[in-house]
Amino acid sequence: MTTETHRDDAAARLRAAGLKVTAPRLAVLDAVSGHGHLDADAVLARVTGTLHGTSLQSVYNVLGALTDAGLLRRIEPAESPALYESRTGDNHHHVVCTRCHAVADVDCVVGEPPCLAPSDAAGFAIHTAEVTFWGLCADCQRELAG
Amino acid sequence: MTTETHRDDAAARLRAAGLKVTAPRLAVLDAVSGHGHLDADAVLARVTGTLHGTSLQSVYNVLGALTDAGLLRRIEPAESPALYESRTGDNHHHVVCTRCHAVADVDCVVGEPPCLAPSDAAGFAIHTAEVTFWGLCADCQRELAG
DNA sequence: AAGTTGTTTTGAATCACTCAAAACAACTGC
DNA sequence: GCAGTTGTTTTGAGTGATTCAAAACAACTT
Repeated sequence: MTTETHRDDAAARLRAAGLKVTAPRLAVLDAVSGHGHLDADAVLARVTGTLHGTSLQSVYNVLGALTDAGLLRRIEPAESPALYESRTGDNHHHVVCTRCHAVADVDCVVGEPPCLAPSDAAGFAIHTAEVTFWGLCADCQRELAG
Repeated sequence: MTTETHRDDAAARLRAAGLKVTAPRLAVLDAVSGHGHLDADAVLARVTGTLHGTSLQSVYNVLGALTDAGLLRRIEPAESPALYESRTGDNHHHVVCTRCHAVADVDCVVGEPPCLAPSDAAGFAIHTAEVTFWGLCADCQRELAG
């Protein structure tokens, strides 16, 4: 069964990260995986279906643990609560809609490292470049045009 | 007097933006100008010297008005409160220290527009690219080395 | 100098998130 | 399989940053 396989994978990844395998963790991992960019409330909403008695606090705990372990990535666009996504490892970027705050992934095309090399970094030893694009999402463009 | 001139400039810029010229606004504008990247508390601290009876709330109001008017720019790096700077108009970027949260300006060198042109923007009509570099500031490098 | 409208002040409220202690459940070794 | 240990979850309260709202006030207009 695909679902079974997924759960096993998730369990294995938790274990590999040195984390105990628990129902809340499997549920959160599943809720975030393949569902874009979710804030803590959205994760709770998706999780309360399969898990009962969960609280926002637990979701925060789990999200924190999974993020620290590198199984999830946290982004914090201006004017939005923290969002979590399952795509980790590659340092991809994001587009945020200035009207509805929708978020989408963006692959940094233009020769990857260029952005990573500012000429004058004011003496900083830089290790990451984070790029956030701002614009109107397709839906909002339509609504404003129509 | 230079100070006089500064104040007149500030007043003119407020008027040009359609804003009334008030003591709190002149004070906040002066506090932020040429003093890097300040959060609301820091602005209040710098302002309470010259202005008495001010509150954090007023500072928030003024910062909001000045930002909306384009006289200040607001940045919101992850894990920091909102920061305000007087350098507006050019879309420069920032380096943030992962250890002490110090912030410095960075001019986007590498041919400006490259970052502004992601191949696949998921249907978004992009109008801004925001780049945040993360690394260790000079002071923190020293402290960790020594 | 008076009126109008935008600002500031005061005070309370909200949102997103963290802290802490007690109850609990996974994994370890026997 | 079962007890022990240690990491997790739960419950409840608390904090920091920011916003909301209404009344007092001051800048600009005529």
